[in-house]
Amino acid sequence: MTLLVDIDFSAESLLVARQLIGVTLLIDGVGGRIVETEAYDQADPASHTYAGKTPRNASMFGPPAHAYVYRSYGMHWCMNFVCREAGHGAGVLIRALEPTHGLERMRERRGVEKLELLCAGPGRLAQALGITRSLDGLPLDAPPFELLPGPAEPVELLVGPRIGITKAAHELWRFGLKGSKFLSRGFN
DNA sequence: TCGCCGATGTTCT
DNA sequence: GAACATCGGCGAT
Repeated sequence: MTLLVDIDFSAESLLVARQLIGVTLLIDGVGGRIVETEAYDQADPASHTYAGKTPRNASMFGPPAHAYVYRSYGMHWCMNFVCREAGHGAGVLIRALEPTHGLERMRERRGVEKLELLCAGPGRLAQALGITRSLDGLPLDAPPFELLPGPAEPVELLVGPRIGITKAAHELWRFGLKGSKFLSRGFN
């Protein structure tokens, strides 16, 4: 059992996105503390699931606490954690984390030395952790995944509009860890 | 430091 | 044929 986090993934994505900040995500022992997330839901025009189930987004309509991995702009991978009950098409995009485990492995994969650039952005994070379509649909409570709880005391959150979308661009569904140097971009 | 732009493949109209 | 939940390099400030 590697899902050691007290998070109810059957809750709505907005709630899960907030609770994931501060949680440690490892894949084959490589990763770090999640510092930035975004929430998506089927009722949300910016979501891949807005128009219904397709082969690409099928895992978003599957059971919660599973991974949804898709190709972005033809050359990057991005990962979501599926939320709510099966069939709801909701999830949380993992946008950035603070590297803590397997730093040299991440540097090899990224071809970058600077710690602040290893996992700052969904595409970079996926490259650093070796995330590809092979993880799409896999459960988060079994290897290669490992989720470890963050600090006991609540963390201070930043809130802002999601990045890189054109629809529902005003919704404040992006969350970050206040004071982190590892965000993909600043909050205003 | 900021902003523009091309790369590149899948999905959907 | 267009859009796209991105990134890195380039040139201008």
